[in-house]
Amino acid sequence: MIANRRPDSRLRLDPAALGLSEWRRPAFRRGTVPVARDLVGAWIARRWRGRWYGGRIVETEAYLGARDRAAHSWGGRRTPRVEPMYGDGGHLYVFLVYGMHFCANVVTRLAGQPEAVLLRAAEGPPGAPARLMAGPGKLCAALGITAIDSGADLVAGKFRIFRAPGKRPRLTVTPRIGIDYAGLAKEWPLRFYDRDSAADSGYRERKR
DNA sequence: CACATGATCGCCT
DNA sequence: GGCGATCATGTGG
Repeated sequence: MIANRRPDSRLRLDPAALGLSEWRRPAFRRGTVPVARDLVGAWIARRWRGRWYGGRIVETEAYLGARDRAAHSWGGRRTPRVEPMYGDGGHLYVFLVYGMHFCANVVTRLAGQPEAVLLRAAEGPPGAPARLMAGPGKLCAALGITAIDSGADLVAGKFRIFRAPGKRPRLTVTPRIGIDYAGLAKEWPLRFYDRDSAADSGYRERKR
């Protein structure tokens, strides 16, 4: 499988110049829904050859573990692929979908509680194409996130989550996308996006 | 804009 | 053996 591991050069940024401050472990260990809400407006960035690349998260989805039919950990399923979901909050869980796209999740709560937040869309720093990361697969492609990053530590490694200064985004809440197989869980209101951003994955569903 | 379809393969049953 | 936490492209209105 061919997968580019290097971030798009147009996503270069300077965390200090943007006034960003890193999330620490306790922030990730909170409830999955609060974390999913707080991740909208936060920044995800990675260090690559001494430079930072990333963007501002504008859309997320919460996946609630064993009780959530849409989650890979549904019913307590525990396989090598899903193992990072069972670890401590503040790690990445990355998987391949449809044979060609990666999806990145932020693991939440404590070890043994396999919940996570899917990063569905982000917007790059000024100058980056508006819709470069408008979708979970596109977000991973632009940042160079692949399966080998699954399990990466978001507190100590090359990937980080940052809080941004200033006002919090206005959130819209809807059911999650692409989980028609999930029974009743299909309707749960666990998708969150910044209603003032044009970079979310579901731009077609609303006119502005 | 709405909808349909193909691509492509690791993972789980 | 079947299918998916997606995306780009193509068709028609």
